[in-house]
Amino acid sequence: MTREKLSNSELAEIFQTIADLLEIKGENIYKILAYRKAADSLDNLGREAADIARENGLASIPGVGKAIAEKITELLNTGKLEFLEKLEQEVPAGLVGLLKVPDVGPKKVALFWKELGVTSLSDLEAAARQGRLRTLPGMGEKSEAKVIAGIEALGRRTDRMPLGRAWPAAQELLGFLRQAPGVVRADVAGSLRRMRSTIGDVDLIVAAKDPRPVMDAFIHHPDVLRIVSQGDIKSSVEFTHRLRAQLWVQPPERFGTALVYATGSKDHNVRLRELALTKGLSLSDKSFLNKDGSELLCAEETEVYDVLGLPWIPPELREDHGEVEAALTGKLPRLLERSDLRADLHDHTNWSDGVLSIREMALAAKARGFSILAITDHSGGLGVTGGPTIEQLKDQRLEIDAVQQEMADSIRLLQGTEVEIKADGALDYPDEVLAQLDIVVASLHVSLRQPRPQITKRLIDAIRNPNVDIIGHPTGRLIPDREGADLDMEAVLSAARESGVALEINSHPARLDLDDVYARRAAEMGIPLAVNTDAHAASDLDLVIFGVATARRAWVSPEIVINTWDYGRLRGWLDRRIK
DNA sequence: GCCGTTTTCGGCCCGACTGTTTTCAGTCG
Repeated sequence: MTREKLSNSELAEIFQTIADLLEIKGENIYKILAYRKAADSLDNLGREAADIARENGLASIPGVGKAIAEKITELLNTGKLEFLEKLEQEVPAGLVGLLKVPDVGPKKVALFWKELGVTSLSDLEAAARQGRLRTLPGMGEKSEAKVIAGIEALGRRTDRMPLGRAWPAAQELLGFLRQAPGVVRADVAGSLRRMRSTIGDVDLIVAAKDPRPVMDAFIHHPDVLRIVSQGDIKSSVEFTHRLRAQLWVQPPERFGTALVYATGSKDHNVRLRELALTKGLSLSDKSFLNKDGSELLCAEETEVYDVLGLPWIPPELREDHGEVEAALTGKLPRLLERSDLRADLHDHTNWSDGVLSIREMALAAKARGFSILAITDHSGGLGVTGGPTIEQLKDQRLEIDAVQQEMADSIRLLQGTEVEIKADGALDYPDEVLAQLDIVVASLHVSLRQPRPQITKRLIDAIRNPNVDIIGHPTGRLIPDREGADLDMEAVLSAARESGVALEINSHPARLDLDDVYARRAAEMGIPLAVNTDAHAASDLDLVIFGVATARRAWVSPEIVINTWDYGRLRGWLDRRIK
């Protein structure tokens, strides 16, 4: 029997569990951090660890040394890890779940376990409700109440919220805060500013001489459900609709260091502080501190990086995924920007499940600065969307021609399709029909749970079809509900490189597919990328900022994004196909 | 446990907030 090798995310999860267990056990914190760093590296590799292991390259993964490489090898070969099994005999695995309770960390978990025999969430809740926690050293009635509140919060807490929901909520809050007395400026920070696909808490930061009236306004916002913590310069609240937000306030002359600090990531900040130390400085959210105790204030982020001898690093890169090294050696990429995009190459109209006519879509795209628009309605076979039949494609072409004539040179329209890759691997229109279209996006929507070899072959067959230009939302993931298909991504990427087919970064915040990790890998391999909105309505075109953000997180430069090309170059690329 | 054009051993960031404490530990980011 052949066993499927563990995936990177499964390996990462195992190492996070090891770190959790070691933390409860009270191990050396740096050993724990080493396991977490290795887990993060695995999650952001873009290649299967199994493939790297075959090349004996595990130790080249950042944060993976001899000991962890051996553990990865053992896990890949046997599916088990003796080290973890021994650890679980010392520390009950159920304790890991307790760490999810807010305000409960490894020290308290160890305390509850050793003193009260608590090994599960229900044990903990029972002990708290029976008033047994308050008897423990360092615990009191308030701490006990906090544990109960934390368990309740866990029950109603959703997972991290999608970027597309956090972003508009944050914009509203910023507008609110800018009305508060004495606010000089207000910005988003944290994972939202880094544009991660999902957001935990919304982090906000304000510059104001006197923090008190701002904090006051924040915690008295009409939608605040409860105040999680409240201080002079930092407060945290839970809003209705399960949104949680955190606010920092610093005087304007310290805004630069504060914004860097609040933006993170934590790992990026650690790298910056290490760098500061080599220059005899200590970096905090307030300032740089010289050894003689004198302060160096930074009102702008650029000043912070300048002191460290670095160019300003875009927030999307601040994950400690090589950006500090790149900045040190002058190798930061020129990242894609919204203004680089001329084309949107994946759009729907009322010819399938979109709400606007071709003319209305063209006007909406033009109004947003696009000069090229591809009409790519679903192929007729994807039942629910009511796309055009082969016959109707001819009528659609006539309508596109008419709109093109009306709008003249202000926008170039392409007739395309989002052709369904059917469950059996065939495309939903015959090749001779596809060959007559200007552009072909091929996508998976059905039978996404096929076994890896089958669905991988299905996608690769589409990639190798000479009529296909772009693979739309390649994995089919939906945030937060659905994992992507179980694809052999290395094989998919290799096929795309061979065929010169572009892979999409779908901008819809429920997709962001390719994600930042695979988009980075694809870009490294020189595969063309397409940043598209997949718009079904005018306002969907505005979602392009999330696709651009994902590309930026993937270190993508404009040259490799086909949407940045002028019409002549794009047309030439599309015509490279044998028709 | 990882890592090294200052190191193969000895480092590995920093502070706010809370609650339980009379000076600090735990949690969080």
